[in-house]
Amino acid sequence: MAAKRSGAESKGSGRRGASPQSGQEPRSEPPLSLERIVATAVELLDAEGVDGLKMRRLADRLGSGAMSLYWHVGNKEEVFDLALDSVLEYRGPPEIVESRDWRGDIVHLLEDWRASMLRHPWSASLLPRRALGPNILIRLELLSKTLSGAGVTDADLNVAIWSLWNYVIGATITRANFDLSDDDRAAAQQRLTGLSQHYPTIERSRLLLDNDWDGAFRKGLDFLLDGLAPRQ
Amino acid sequence: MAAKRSGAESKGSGRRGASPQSGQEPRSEPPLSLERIVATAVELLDAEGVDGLKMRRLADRLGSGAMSLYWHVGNKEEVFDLALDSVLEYRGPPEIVESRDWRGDIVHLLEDWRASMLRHPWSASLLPRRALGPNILIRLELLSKTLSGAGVTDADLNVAIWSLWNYVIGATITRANFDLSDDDRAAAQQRLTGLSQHYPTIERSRLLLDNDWDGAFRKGLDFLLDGLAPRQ
DNA sequence: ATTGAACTCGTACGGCGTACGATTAAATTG
DNA sequence: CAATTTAATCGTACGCCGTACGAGTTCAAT
Repeated sequence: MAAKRSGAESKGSGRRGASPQSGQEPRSEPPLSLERIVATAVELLDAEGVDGLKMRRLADRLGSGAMSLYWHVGNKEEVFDLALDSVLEYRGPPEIVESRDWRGDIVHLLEDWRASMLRHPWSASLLPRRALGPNILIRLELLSKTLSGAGVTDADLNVAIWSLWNYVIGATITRANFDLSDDDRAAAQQRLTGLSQHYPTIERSRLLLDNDWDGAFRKGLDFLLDGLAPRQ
Repeated sequence: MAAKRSGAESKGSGRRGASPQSGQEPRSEPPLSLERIVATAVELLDAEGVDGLKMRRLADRLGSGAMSLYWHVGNKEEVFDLALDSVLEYRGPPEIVESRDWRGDIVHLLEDWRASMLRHPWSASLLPRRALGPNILIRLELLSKTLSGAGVTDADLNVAIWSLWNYVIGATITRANFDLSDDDRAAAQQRLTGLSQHYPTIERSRLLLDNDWDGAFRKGLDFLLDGLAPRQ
């Protein structure tokens, strides 16, 4: 029964490297490892999108056979889970000082979260349908604590967190996908203009042409925070 | 629509049993049509989820061969587009009266939108990555007009619309996916409780156990609307 | 009776995830 | 040292998938 190595990662198992002497190997790829697989999967996802991640292609990039991956990984879904989690890792602020400016802290946390996902546009769509990994839980915990410390009552806390979650997820998924299809944007606007008598208001406000995603995210977030914790 | 024509010459060797619909055949499927294909695709999606929609299975349900679908439809993606659009159709309020209560109107519009998508849990995830169809544009136009009439300035209009869009999309995608995996929820909570020293705040607020999705949606929406158009 | 457009569908192809077992390299044991 | 056990790799094969291709069928208009 080959017990596949699971989650626990042991560092420092560094045998194997002791044989570069045998010069016949034209190319000695480093050995397969979970870390290498996940890192390469992220690269491949970044380059080719969700549909571009195939086990064979991943193996190609790793210089291995396709089936070798299954020693380290249960199945393809697990590759997605691991890649997603690795991308959401939070390198928090180096100094955890008690900030006076809780709003600024929250805005920073959420903008960083969004930026992390936009750096890997496949990640946002994946996040809501997979179980919550540790890295995203860390972010939620920090968010929770900050809100709580800012005076949001326990009764409102969950609503506040989910509202911010919804906002960030919705904004990032939308942005990531619109980003990928500029032509579609243009086509949609074309269609819209042609039918301006049907949609006069959104045509007037040029809703689909507004390119200031970052600014809109920030402004909308400010509105939401105003509602969640009005400054008295 | 799409006229597909490929040169078909008759060679004339007509043998192949089982042809006529004359009396003896009990099966009398109605002929294929776009509407029937789309309606059946929605049924299949509702029953089996996004991954359950296969061209062969769809054809089975329609009592046709798989390739027959391609006369009416360009490819599988188009089936998704059509199914999505059909599900988002807006049966607006029968009377378009000028309501005094613009907030109530907006809440109703958004709750109806969310409900429509939750009735077909595959739809929310699909919406952001496909081009905007007419039905969703109608909803956006109505939303736009109502907000504008409520006093939201043109400068804030796009931000307001996208904020509400983000909120609804994020909330519905999250709800739809969490809904599908109750076991995962329990498992996540289990894991969370086990690690409560790492996530004390979200553990205390029982974030993942809060089941009042509808209430949370409504409350968060109220907060957001408070921020967007504060009642003075 | 003939035609041609509208429609249906059987077959085939390449690509996918992955089960299975053979194979090899490394570590451990005697 | 040899023998054996374990960790890791990978070739082959299977069953599905979307769909290209082109032949077959129906039917209204001639």
